Order: sequence, then C-alpha cells, then structure tokens
Amino acid sequence: MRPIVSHLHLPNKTTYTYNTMIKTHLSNSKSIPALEIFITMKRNGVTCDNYTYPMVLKACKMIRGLCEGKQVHGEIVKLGFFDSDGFVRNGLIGMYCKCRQMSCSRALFDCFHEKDLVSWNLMVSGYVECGDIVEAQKVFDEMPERDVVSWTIMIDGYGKKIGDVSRARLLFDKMHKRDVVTWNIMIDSYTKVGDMVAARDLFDRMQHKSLTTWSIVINGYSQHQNPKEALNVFSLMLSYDIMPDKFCVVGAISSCAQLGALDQGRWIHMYIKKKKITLDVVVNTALMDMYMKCGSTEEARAVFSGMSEKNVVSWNVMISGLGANGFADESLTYFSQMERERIQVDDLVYVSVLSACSHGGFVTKGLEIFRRIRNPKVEHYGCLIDLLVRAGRLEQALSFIASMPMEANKDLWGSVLLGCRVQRNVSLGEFVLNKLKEVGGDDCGVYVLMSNIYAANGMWEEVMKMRKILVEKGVVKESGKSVIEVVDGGVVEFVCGQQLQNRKEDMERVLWSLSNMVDLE
DNA sequence: ATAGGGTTAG
Repeated sequence: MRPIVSHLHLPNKTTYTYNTMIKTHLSNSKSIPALEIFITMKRNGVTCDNYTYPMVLKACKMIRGLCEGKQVHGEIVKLGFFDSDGFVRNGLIGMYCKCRQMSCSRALFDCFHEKDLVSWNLMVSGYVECGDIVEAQKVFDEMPERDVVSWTIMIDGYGKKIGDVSRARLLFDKMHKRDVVTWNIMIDSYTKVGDMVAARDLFDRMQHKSLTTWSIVINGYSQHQNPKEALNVFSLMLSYDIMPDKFCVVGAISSCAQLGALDQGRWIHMYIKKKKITLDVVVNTALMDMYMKCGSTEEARAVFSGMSEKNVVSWNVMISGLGANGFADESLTYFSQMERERIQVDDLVYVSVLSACSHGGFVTKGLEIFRRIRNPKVEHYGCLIDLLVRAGRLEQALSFIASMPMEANKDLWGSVLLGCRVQRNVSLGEFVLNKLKEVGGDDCGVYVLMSNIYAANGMWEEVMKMRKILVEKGVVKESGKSVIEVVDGGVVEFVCGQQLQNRKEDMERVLWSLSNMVDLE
C-alpha cells in the first residue's frame, strides 16, 4: 500500500530535485558544478531551503571561495535561516574557518546561544588550521563538554601542526576513549618528526588498524630513509590478506625507487593492475620515478605515455629521470613539449632541466634556459655553476656568483671546489675552502676534495694537513655500499670494507640471482 | 568537526 502523506508535508518538488543534484556533486567532491546548480536554481526562481544552504556552504568551503561564501551569508541572513537552523550556522562558521577568517567565525560563534558540540569543535579546528594553537587551547578549555573529536583535533594541533609531540602524547594518554583517527594522528605526529621508533611502538600496540594506519607507517618509513622497513610493513600487510589502497602502494613503490629494487617494483605494478587499485596521477608518477631510478627508462616512458592525467611532478620526473640516465637531449625535448603544452614550469623543473644540460654538456642551452627563469633561486645558480664548472668555465662561474642577489650556499661553493679539483687550481681551492668554512659547509667530503687538489699538484705536506684535520674532526667518510636486488624479491646490501666471512648466504643469493639472469638459449 | 601518497643538482 502506498503511504498517504499530506501534500503539505511534501518538500517543494523542484527544490528537492535541485538539492539532490547538488548533493550528488558534493559527494563526488565536485564543488564547482554544485555551485553552478545553486546559481541556476536561483536564476529559475526556485526556493532554496535549509537543506540547500549547508550544502552550498560546504561547496564554498571546498574551493575556499570567500566571496561566494559571503554572498551566501548575506542571503541566509536576509531569509532568516541563520536564526532558525543550526546546520546553517555551523556551515557558515566552517566556511569562514576554511577561508582563514577566524574573526568572522568568532563573531558568528559568539552571537548565537545554542552552540552545539560541532560548533565548538569547528572553532577549535579552525584555530588549529590557522596555526593559532594558543587560541585553540583557550576554546578547548572553555568547552562545556568534549568528545573524541575535540581531543583529536588538539592532538593534531600539537603533534602534526607544530611538532610538539610530547604535548600531543600527554593529551593522547589523558584520553579515556580513543578512536582509529586519534591513533592515526598520534602515529602520524611521530612520523612527521621522524621518530619512527615511537610511531612503530604505537602501531604495534594498535588493535584495529585502518588502511590509513598502514599507509602512515609505510610512507613514514619510506620518507625517513628506511625503505627496507617500509617494504617489510607492506609485505606484512599482504601476509594478513589486507588489500592495500593507492596510498599504501605509493610508499612501497617509492621505497623500491630508493633501493633500486626493480623486480619488486615491477611486481607491485602488476599487483596494482591485477587488484584494480586506483592508478591516479600520484601512483603513476611514483611508478615512473621508480622505473627511472632503477634505470628502466623504457618502462618509465611507457607509464608516462599511458597516463590520462599528468601534472608538473610527472613532467619533472620524466625530465630529471631522462637527464640522470644520460638522455639529456630527450630530456630537453620533453621540456619544450611541456612549455608548448603551456604547463606551468616550477622551480624544480628548472633544476632538473639545468642538471640535464649539465650532464649533456649543453652549456649554451643551459645558459639560455637559465635566463628564462624569472626569479632564480640559489639552487638554480647552483645548477648553473655546476654546468659552467663541468665545462671548464671557472671564471664565468665565479662572475655569476659575484652577480648573485643572494648569499652563496655550501652546495654552490662545493661545485666550484669540484671545478678546482678538475683544473688543479690550488689558490682558488683554498679561497673556496675558506668560504665553505664561513657557511659551515666544510664537511669531510670538502677536505677529501681539497687534499686531492693538493695531491694533484704534488703538495704532499698540505695533503697531510688535510688528513690531520679529517682525523681531528673525527669525520669518517661514509662508506660506499652496493645494494643488490636478488631473485626472491629481497635486497642485499654490501658495505665497502665490511667483513665478508659471515655473508656466505647473502653472497649465494646474489650468485643464484645472477645465474638466473643468464639467458638460456 | 578529526587521519594517509609522488618530483630536486654534486
């Protein structure tokens, strides 16, 4: 039987239709189309109700559209929704918070009486987002009641936003009821400051992990130079039959890139395709970078050309990767193509393209590109200096340094010192060494380089002085190491000068892998 | 109202 409902209680049919359309767009994070529907709605004279406005405000919030938000605010006040509806009021506060207009949020917040928990939480998170933890704490203290969300926002504020993890942990320990998000934010606070031990401790103690939890830990290890552990956690995840999502695979792929683990990277690529994990720009770019770092330019090119969406980062990976792999001219071709397609070139891309010129010995081209950089940063000068020094144009490099609008940094002087080594220029080398001392960049490598310059000129007494400084400083040159991927997907590391007696098994793994690579025809 | 990802010279 059809329910009998009085027509008076039915919502305005047209309004309802439009609201549904707006809702659909919002749930697909399409804020602009949602706002367009709102505009059409008004143009057609359709009534907007207290379901329309919170959604529209959410759309304004998503695009940080302060102007649009203010207009909607005006309408709301005129129609009287502000006084009657809590969702509308909270929508306005949230919109102003996202637009970093805390004084507006505050004024609204203060002027109405029935504040609910959401209103309070909005204010706390607003101040946290704006970096004003002091004000956030004040509001938090004034709250008549707090829930998990309130506490979690404060942990986020102390831990992730300002890096005060001990303060965040204090709050975390004080809470009697925590949810997954609380744990994730606490763990992420530790990874952000690089304390992977504390992060791992919480991770291991956590009862119900979400995909976000795994992603935080995998990416944390990957971003803090522990790609091996990142891959260990990734395989642990797979061994529990948990299906990773696009966030988790990115950390794993980037770890393969750092390790040069090509086969493992390929395996993950296959796995992603097989399990239909979303291949968005970021995942694809990570894959390209992995192939590039592993020296497989063909596979990187294949991923790049198959990408439906590309951004600056993808182009940059292509340009820097080709340059690093010795395809300087092709790298430049991609750079011009990028410019032709009118993709905004950023600082990093200029660094990549200049270094490609440097590798390819394209001095004139490099100089030409450098002149096109509108506000060259010290890194760009560094690339330029490197380019000139490698081409043997030491004097020109020095005059560029003199013309720089900023102070030269240690990397830059390091490039010049390298040039001195090539040209066996002692006096300039000594000058540069002093500069390096001034900027605090006289690390062990610099003294090794300087001693090489002296040695190249047969100045053995000076060489001994450099050696003495090295010993006095207690600096130890970081050992060279080889990281070899073996057939079972693992990685074996050999450090230069290390004892090999106990490494029989590892050596056998490498030999076994090598024998498997031999093409048996 | 609170949570996760990719790129940089030597």
